[in-house]
Amino acid sequence: MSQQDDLFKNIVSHCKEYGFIFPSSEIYDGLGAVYDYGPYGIELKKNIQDFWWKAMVQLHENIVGLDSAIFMHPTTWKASGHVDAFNDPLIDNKDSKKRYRADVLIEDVVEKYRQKNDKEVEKAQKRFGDAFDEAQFRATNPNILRNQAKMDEIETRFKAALEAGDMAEIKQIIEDLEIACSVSGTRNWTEVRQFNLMFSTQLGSVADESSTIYLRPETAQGIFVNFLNVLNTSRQRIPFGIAQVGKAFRNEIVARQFIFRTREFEQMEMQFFVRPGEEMQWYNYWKDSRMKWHRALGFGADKLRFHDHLKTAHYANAAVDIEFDYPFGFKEMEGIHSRTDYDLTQHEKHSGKKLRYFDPEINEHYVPYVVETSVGLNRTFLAVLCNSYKEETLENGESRVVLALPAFLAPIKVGVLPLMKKDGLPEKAREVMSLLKFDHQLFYDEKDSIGKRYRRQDALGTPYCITIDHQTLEDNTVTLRDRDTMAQERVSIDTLEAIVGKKVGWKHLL
RNA sequence: GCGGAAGUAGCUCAGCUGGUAGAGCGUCAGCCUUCCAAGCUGAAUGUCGCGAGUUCGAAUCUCGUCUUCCGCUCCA
Repeated sequence: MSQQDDLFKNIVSHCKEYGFIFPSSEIYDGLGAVYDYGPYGIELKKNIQDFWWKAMVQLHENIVGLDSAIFMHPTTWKASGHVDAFNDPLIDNKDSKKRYRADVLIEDVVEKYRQKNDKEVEKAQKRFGDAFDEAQFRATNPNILRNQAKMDEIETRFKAALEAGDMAEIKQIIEDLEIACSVSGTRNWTEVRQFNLMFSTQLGSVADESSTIYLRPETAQGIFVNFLNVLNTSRQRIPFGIAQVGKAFRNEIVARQFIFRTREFEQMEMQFFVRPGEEMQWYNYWKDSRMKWHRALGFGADKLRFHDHLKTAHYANAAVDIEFDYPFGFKEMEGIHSRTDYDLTQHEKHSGKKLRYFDPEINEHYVPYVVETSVGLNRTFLAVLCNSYKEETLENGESRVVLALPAFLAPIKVGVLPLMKKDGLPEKAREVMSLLKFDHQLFYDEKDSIGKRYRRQDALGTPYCITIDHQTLEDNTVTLRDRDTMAQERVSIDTLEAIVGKKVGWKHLL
């Protein structure tokens, strides 16, 4: 574990030292869990984003793009459920110092009653055998009815308290239910405090005329509210998808682990609209398709896994995560959800607009079902970094730090290096630059020994270096050095465009 | 929010019982050099996280505060 910690520390240091990621506002001591992307970080992030966009939009005739605003009408978040669900009432046990979600504590009690009832049903089933009618049993058994009444009472009371925002009442419920902390075993609780995970701000500059609006906590809703606009203008027919990359904001209680969990983050989302009843087939399709995409980023099979959600969110009927094996363990990188017609139906209710599709094949109107793929750009960035950062020991005993990035993701594609900065070699190198610079991000370097320059490019993840030497002046050939094998081949300058273009392309990956 | 650890150059860190701020690597300039962090010369870079206190004198002692990391808590 400590070795993993060290590795992760080194990756974080490497990010800062080589211009990938800086702590935000660092001259003012930084801002907690906010990061800026430096010269090479932005290139890498952009390349990951482009690769996603191409894989989704460019390679699918039936997926179109969108860039919706971060600010949205406040009712959006009522409709989506975020105003309710993103408000967590928290409570601390004073003895164990453990913090709990008050709603989870209360729901655990409800769950216990539910389990009791299930046991009753099980027992009865054994007793009655095939003749057993579960529905009838549940409707008549006095034990079950008593428990059910208890559950209903708790839930009704809790719901009312939540809606009224009555934190004192929620604490009272916890006390009345005699809930104890599982660690200390005591019932010595603090007051219940409300945490809103959405950032709010004012729209309108005059305070009393302004209204509270939220920074979007997910990009998905921008897609749903534009469903009709896109449908009416893109000539798409179901099944089709809308893709979007953008920032989202969540006021996490704890933001940790470098760029893994931050309060401001970037999502790459695609909402795929399908005929009701066909959602599971598409859910499975996207599960496979998205896993292939992650594999194309160079992640080995052992680094990725699916993690099924046992308990799905309020909007979904199936959910799975694609997890990556970060130095701090397997963690979610992407979520794939079957969101049913929840979102569109909610927006219908709140907006009064019909969000339907007329399906000419079956001659029916319906609210489409939605399969969502939502991947964290920053999390993917971190995974790519963790996967490619290597501290190698070479045959001669020296060590080198190399970012073994897939070539198509590398911030710099080619380092152009004159062997020496005299004899016309720099001039010749500039010629090579002008040949390649329209297609690729290049880096010119003539300082220090050639070995040192190679190592500098290794640390940035540059997959290829072109070295111009004296022979170049004679026969117009250069050496092309491979980052991973450190092997060199001599090629003609005339063939460079084709060779490099092929090596850093992504055509063969998907 | 709780507990633990840490904040000194771009990075990694040293700096004793208080006495003018250091190393390695990196960066920059020059010399040398015909392919994997070579060598030589020179240079830049620090309110020692911040603020108070003790003291003739604080990177060092005391208190406060901020930030980061680890664990807990939370996580659509």
